[in-house]
Amino acid sequence: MERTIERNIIDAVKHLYDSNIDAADIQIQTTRKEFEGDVTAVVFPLLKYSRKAPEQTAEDIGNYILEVNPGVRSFNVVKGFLNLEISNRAWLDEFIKLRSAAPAYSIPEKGKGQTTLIEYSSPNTNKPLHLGHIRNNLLGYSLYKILSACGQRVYKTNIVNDRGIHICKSMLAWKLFANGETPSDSGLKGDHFVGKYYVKFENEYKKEIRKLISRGMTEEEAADKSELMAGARELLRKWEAGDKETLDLWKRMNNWVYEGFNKTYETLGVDFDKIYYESDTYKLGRSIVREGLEKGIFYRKEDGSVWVNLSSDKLDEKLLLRADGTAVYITQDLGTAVERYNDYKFDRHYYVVGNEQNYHFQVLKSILKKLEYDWADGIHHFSYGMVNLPEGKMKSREGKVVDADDLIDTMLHTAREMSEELGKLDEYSAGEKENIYRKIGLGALKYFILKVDPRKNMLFNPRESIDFNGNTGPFIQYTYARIRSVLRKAESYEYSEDIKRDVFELNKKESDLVKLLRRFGPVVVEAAETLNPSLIANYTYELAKEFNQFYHDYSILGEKEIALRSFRIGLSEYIGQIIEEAMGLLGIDMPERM
RNA sequence: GGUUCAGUAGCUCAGCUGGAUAGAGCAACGGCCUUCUAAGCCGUAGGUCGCAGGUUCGAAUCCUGCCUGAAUCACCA
Repeated sequence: MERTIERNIIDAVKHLYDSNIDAADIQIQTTRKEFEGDVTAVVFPLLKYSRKAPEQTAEDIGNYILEVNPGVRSFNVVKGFLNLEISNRAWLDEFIKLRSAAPAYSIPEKGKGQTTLIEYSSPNTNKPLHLGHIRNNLLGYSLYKILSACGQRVYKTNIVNDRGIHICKSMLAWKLFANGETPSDSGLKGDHFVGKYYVKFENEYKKEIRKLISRGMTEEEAADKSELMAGARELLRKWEAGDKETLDLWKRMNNWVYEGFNKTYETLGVDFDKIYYESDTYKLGRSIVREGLEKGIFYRKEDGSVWVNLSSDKLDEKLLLRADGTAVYITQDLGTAVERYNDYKFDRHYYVVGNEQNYHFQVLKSILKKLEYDWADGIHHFSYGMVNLPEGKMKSREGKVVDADDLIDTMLHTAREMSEELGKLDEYSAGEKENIYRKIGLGALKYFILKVDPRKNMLFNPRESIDFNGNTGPFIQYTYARIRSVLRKAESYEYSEDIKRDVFELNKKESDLVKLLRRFGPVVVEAAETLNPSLIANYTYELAKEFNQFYHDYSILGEKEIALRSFRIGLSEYIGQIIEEAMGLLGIDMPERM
């Protein structure tokens, strides 16, 4: 539609003012609700061609378009805005064109067929997943869905931080206090079980420190003299030396954790094609450091440590290898990046990691580019903001966290309670009902998280998160269920599949819906280009709300013949399809009824 | 202090490649179940778009400065 009007304007300027128009001067947008018309052309930029007043220019161009374009029924001018009213026929053609396209969204040219790697989740194995991980997981998974929809070959990876002092703390606490207890003895999920001992360590450690301080030591001295900390460090040393007993315990406890994580991942509906473990990768990267040294890109300091100077990229000097030759975080990441390139030959590699690590990823990319890996340009840090609580920041050490499993349980419970109270599902089997509660509870959680711009820090208010009214996942699901209900009803009527033969006056709301539908493709494209699922969420809400209003208008009027009108059935069907696909891009399932 | 990001209704958030009278939801108040699903719909009230300049026909949107907040600038990962 815009295309033809664009051409009309080019022609009009040529014809009326004898000028060739600059493409950037054509501005077309959908008309704001409070004005008459469907499509608006802004004529201010055209004044330099017409050399007339805005109103006169708009009038001239409007008359020209009316003459040449049969799809335009009428126009009006408000200041420099030319509002064009599109004919029913044209809207109908537009809709038929949309509906015949499959899938319902158009695919960005950019990136079709390329190989894309996404790293997300990245948990530590000493405690259960929390709200921050939920945001990470949902964003990562949605990214996967979106990029896949764009035709890219996407692989999901996870890197598990399964080694280091924090795991040793859990291990030590378990050895000292557990008496051989296992998760199944305790009835706890494996990750919570191991987390319990991590907390135990921290508490005992704090107690020990307090005791030492009360004996007159400073805090530093106390930390130095702590037997618990020494024990944890000793375990780490043994682990690195390959001590069998330590390794066995480490494996055993990690497996408990993985069991727990897998359950959470499964409920959330996320998964991975390949999982990397830091215990395998932590030694990687040294050969790269050697390579950099030989090329003279890195340098050695007197104490033997290796550094790189990134001041040309406005970054600092960065340590790559400690004086004792051990690797640091960035060294590992250099190694895994190279390994992953060798594994996948990716065109793009997204790291879904919180914005607290922005600096780290700048450094990573900068170093890889200095080493002249041409694929380094494909590396991209998908940086997202933190999740804060009304009381402030989440702090796992102070127990101020929202546990992922608890949160999911709360959502599922609330969904059940609400649904039972409404009693609309009474005739369904327990299994069917559970399935629906699950979809609603998880839909609420996922939508709540994904509707906010990933880049922004967000506030998580537990009370609001379980609200199922308004701009929420359940509202969209409700709309979808309603559409399905309409279609079920429509099946019992005979109606023509050929909506072209449907003669009618297009209702304002109907053309509004068609207008909205046309935006879905571009929204997906934009979401893919800006890596922003929240665009899809907010757009789908808008569409669902519009549909509810439309639907309601008919109810109020008592017009029950919707099922007899093939256009309305087609419209409902198509909107249902769009909602399902859009929500699918967020990893949210739609219930047939609720 | 350097860098990056953010500041829009009481609260949570949209809107940001410059366009018309800045939008939703929640919370508040008032209506609507004899309607194909009321998890809904309609209405009322609520704004100096952090502040100050600049750019221009036009600025929440772009530029500059300032204020406020967050993250980061580790031989932690």
